[in-house]
Amino acid sequence: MIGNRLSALLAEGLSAAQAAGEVGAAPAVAFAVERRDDELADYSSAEALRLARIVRAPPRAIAEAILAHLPPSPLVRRAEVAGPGFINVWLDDAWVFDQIQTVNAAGPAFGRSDQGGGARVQVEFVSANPTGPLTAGAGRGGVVGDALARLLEATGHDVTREYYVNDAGHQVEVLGQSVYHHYAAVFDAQAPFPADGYQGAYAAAWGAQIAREDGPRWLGGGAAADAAAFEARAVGIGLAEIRRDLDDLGIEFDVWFSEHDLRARGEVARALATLEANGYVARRDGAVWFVGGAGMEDRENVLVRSRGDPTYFAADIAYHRDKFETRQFERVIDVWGADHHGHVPRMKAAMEALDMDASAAQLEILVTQMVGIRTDGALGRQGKRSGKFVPLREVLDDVGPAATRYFFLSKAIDSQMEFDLELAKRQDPENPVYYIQMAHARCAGIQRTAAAAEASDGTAAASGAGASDSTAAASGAGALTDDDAALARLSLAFPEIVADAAQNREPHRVTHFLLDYARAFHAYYNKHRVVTADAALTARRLELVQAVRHVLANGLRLLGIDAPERM
RNA sequence: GCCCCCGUAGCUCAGCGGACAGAGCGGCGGCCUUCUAAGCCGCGGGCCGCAGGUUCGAAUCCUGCCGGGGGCGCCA
Repeated sequence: MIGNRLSALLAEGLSAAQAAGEVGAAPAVAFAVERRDDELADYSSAEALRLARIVRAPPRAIAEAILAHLPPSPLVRRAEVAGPGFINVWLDDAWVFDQIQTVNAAGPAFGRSDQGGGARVQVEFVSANPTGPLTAGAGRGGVVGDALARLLEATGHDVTREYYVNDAGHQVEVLGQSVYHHYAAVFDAQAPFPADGYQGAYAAAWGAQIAREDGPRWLGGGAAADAAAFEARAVGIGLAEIRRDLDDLGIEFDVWFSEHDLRARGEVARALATLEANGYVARRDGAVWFVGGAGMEDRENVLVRSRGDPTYFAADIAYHRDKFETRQFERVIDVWGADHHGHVPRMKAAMEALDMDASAAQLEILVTQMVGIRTDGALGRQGKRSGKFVPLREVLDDVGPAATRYFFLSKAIDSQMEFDLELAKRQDPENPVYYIQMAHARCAGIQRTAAAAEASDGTAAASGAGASDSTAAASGAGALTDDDAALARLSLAFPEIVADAAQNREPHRVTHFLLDYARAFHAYYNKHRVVTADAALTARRLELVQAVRHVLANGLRLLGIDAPERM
C-alpha cells in the first residue's frame, strides 16, 4: 500500500538524517502519512511537527533534513516541506500508470490483503428473537455485520457469520401462548392471551397459518396440547420469515446457533457450575445471582430465576464460553443493537469470572445506534411486543435492497440515524447508490463501445474516427492528462481504504470512498472521451477504465450491492 | 440518580489532533448531433450546541453545562 511505502521511506530518511547527526535521537517513529489528493499534495505527513518537541528542533529544519536524506524511489516525483513543517509528496505519474496494470492483473482481488493473517474470527449479528418479523433496526445490524464480515474476509480473516437464535426461554413461551390464542380462535376455542403477549398482527397470521396447515391437532385446554412443540412450530415460522428478509438483503449466515440446543447439551448448567466454583454466585430469594464481577459491584444480575429456569444472561454466558473454549475463535465480534448496551459490561465481567480473556483483543462488542423511523412526519416508537414497529420488510419493499444497504452503510454505527420512509421512497431515483452503480455501468458502456468498434474495424480506436478528445489532443498523440493521472491515483488508494475500514470496523468508509470515487469518474467521463481516433491514447484509457471498473465492482461487492452493466 | 450514543450547511450525515470544515439531498443558473443527462459545470449556504482547559496547533482530546435519543426487569 502506498501509504505504508511512503511511511517507510520517510522513516529511512529520518534514520539517515539522524546518522548524519542532523536530527537528534528519538524513539522509532512510525510516520503517519495522510492521503490528500488535492492541490496541496498527493500524500502528506505531519510527523516532523510532532518530532520537533522530542528532538527540540524547529519542525521545518527536521523536515528538510529528512527530505535531504530521502532514498530515491520510483513512487515519488517530488517531495517538499510546506507550511510549519509538513512533508508533502507527489507521486510519479509514470509509476502510477504502471500500477494500473497491477490493478487489472489483480482484478476482483484488487483491494484484498492478508493483514488478518488467517485469524479465525466470528461475527455474530442480527440474532433477533424469532418472536416476530425483523425490525428496520435489526436490518441495520444485519447490513453492518454482513459488510464487516465481507471486509474481514477481504483482509485475510477466516470469518464465520453466526446468528444466535433465542429459541428458548420466557419470550418464546409468551410467543407460543400469543399465537396459540389466535390458533384456538380459528376453531372457536378459548385460550387466554398472555398479559405481556405479542400484539402484532403477525401473531394472528401465524396462528391462522398453523391452523390451516396442521388442523386442530394442537388443540388442548387453555394451552396447546404440546406447548413446547407448539412453541417450536411458531418459532419455525418466525425464523423462516427472518431468513427470507435476510436473504432478500443478501445476508447469509454460516451458523444458526440454537439457544435451545445449548441448554439441552447442559452447557448453561456447566457455565453456572464454573461461576459458582469461582465464587461469583449468590443465592437469594430463591434465585441464583451473578455477583462480584469486575465493574459489577453495584449491580447484581439474575442467572437462574426462582422458577428454576436460566435467564438470557446465563445462556449468553454459556454461549460465549462455547465461542472461545469449544470452538476456539481467536476473535469474536458481536454486533448488538443500542438497547443491549447495558448488557456489555456484565457480559465482559462474566467472561472474566469464567477465567476467560474478555479484553478488547478477543471479544469486541459493537453497538449500533437506534434507527428512528419517520412515518407521516413523526418519529415512531419501536417495540416488538407492542407490535408498533416498522418491519424491515416494509423498508425493503419500499426502497429495495441496494438502497437499503447503502443507507445503513453510509453512516457510522454510533450515529443514530433517521430513516424517513416517505423521503426514502420519493428520493429513490436520487439515491447516491445509483450514482455509484451508474459509474460502473458507464465503464461497461465504454467497454462495449470499444469492443463493438474492434469487432467491425479491427481496432477499438478506429470506431472513434470522428471522435476526439480536445483536452488530450493539445498535449500530443497518446498523451494522458492530469485528469487521467488523478483518477489513476485515486484508484490506487482503494486497498488502503479497505484495510482501514476493516481494521476500524467501519464499513461506511468504503461507502464514502466509493461516492467520492464515482464523482471523480463521472467528472472525468464528461470531460474526456476514452474511445477516440488516437489508438495509443485509447488503449491506455481503456486500461484505466478497466481498473476503475474493478475498483467500483470490488467496492460495491464489499457493501453487498450489485454492480450492474447497464442501467 | 447512574450508564451509553449524538449535537457540524435548510435536511440527512462524513471528517474525530494538523494546512482554507466536506458530501448527498434541497435551492438558483448553465450544459445533451460522438462511450447511458440515473450525468457534468457554476452559484449561494456554517461563531463545527455553550463555556473553560490541554497543545506549537482543537470540529477533533479533557472537564462542566445545555439540548436530543436510548438503556438501567427473576424480558431478551
